[in-house]
Amino acid sequence: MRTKKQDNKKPRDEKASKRAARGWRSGSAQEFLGLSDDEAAFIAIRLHLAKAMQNHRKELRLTQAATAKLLASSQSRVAKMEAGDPGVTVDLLIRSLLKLGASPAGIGRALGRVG
Amino acid sequence: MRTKKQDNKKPRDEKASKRAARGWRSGSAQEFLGLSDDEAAFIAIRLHLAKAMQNHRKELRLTQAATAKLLASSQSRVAKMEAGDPGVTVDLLIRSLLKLGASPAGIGRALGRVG
DNA sequence: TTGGGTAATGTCGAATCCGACATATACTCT
DNA sequence: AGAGTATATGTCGGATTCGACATTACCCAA
Repeated sequence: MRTKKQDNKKPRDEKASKRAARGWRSGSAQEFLGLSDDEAAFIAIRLHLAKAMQNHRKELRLTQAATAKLLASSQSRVAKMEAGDPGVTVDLLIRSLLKLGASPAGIGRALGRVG
Repeated sequence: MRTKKQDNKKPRDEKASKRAARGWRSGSAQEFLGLSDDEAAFIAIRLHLAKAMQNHRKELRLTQAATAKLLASSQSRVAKMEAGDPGVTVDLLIRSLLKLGASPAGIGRALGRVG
């Protein structure tokens, strides 16, 4: 499944001569794992939200266990969330961030930093 | 029910008088359904991404069936995505938007409008 | 070194979600 | 009216994810 769109909306000086191998050095994880651009972007989103999750927790000065209690979850799951574990959905990350007091706009801002 | 946004006025400064019942008129869906603020915010996020999904598809001038093919999914699921069906995760919406060519930043901007 | 507090990793049953299919509704055209 | 196309709704089996528990790895003070 190749991406059938070379529709690069990049308003930068990207020329899109070939494809967007740009922004990824040769030998990147994306290339090595054979990820398409959108798959890579999704993983990046998960990682950014994971980091946001950790930052938020630390600002509140909570342990993972205490956080788990607030979220009605478990310490191990909180650890996996912060690690950006593949078995954790973006869904869960967003719900958790909201419960910790983050705003939708703040989450949106975090996504703006992806890429 | 066209849940537009009845939130017209931004409550600029929360006095935190107990909690924010602010921004929701009495008799709101949130109140009626007994949703907490974060649950309501999450639903709002799903609805916004659902709308973004539909806008994106229409800009590409695709039918739901054609879109389903691009997403390796089915027409019925695309319909549910655009309807913001509770059985559709934000996860799926984001993945689908990315496959349709949306950028993480663009998605983040959509979240910025939630609230 | 031991001990207590914190975080990471692995696994499992139960809950949830997804794609698929069937069907229903809606809106054109002729 | 009927045929054709597009979208909505309902359901189901299989896949994925969840919270929970157990275990392990760290860190730092006593």
